[in-house]
Amino acid sequence: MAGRKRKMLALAAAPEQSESVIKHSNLTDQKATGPLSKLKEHITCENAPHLETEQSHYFRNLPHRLGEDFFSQPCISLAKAFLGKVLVRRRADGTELRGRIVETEAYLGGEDKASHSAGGKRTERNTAMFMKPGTIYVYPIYGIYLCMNVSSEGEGAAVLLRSLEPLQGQPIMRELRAARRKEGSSQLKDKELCNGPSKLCQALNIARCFDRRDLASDPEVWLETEPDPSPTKPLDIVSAPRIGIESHGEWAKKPWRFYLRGHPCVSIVNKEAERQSLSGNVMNDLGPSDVQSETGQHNVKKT
DNA sequence: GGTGCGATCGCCT
DNA sequence: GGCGATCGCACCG
Repeated sequence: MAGRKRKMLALAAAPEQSESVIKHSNLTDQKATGPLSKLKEHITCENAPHLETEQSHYFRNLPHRLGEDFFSQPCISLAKAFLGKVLVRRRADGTELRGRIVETEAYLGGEDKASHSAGGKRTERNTAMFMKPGTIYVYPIYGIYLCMNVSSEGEGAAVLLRSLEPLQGQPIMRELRAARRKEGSSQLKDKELCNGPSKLCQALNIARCFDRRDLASDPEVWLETEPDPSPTKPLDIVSAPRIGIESHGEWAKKPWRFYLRGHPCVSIVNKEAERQSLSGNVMNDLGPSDVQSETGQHNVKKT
């Protein structure tokens, strides 16, 4: 459909951005001339010099910020531990965007063929996966989107953040997201702002330049526990096969996607997985080999 | 509501 | 030169 094609192009080219994304980025190659390169001209990364002077301020006022200890755990364990935690993005103007993590995926590296670091393969792109736990790994996908991961314990292991529940700054998130959508599109509902790995990067203005930064110490992005978590209600976690890796055979079947059951912001609900991991039983839902991989870090036993 | 499809370009072989 | 951890839109029921 030619008309439709034109619309798709227009969408991808949508340049009247927000201040979103990408200066200081590896994406800033000069020869690029497509829609994305046009997009890049309008966007900047916010790691401005003034942040250094304000840094101590952040730490004084962040009693709930999670530090290095939290990230130093095996990949699957960390992927589940992320659920319910709050990702915070502080913008250059001081406004803060907050979202509760409701969906993650574990990529163990090593024998995990679906991981960018499969076989211990280390490249310029995936270097962050091999850095200390808590290091952010941002990579571009399909030419036009970004995904955000956080490295965990284990060589080359990282957790992909897939969905957030917007808690603070929804109007700004909506603005950032709208920048890439067709003019005149219906307004996004709150639950649609961050319900996908690239959507959350857009909504929180996570740019490529966040790659290799430390979630435990960075002044512009960090993780918090909820100030007032409900102590009586344990999280009901569903484990399901990961999304979009069908070509990786048996590795595609590993139930290493984790999400909060019934949460409206989850990107894709897997009813079969929900039937299998009945309520209250989900924390032990890993098969024997997976449990081993959890204790033996990324040393996954083949089934 | 669900499904099918094509955009786009960095990365890797 | 081929592929991809996605997305938004059009279409259908």
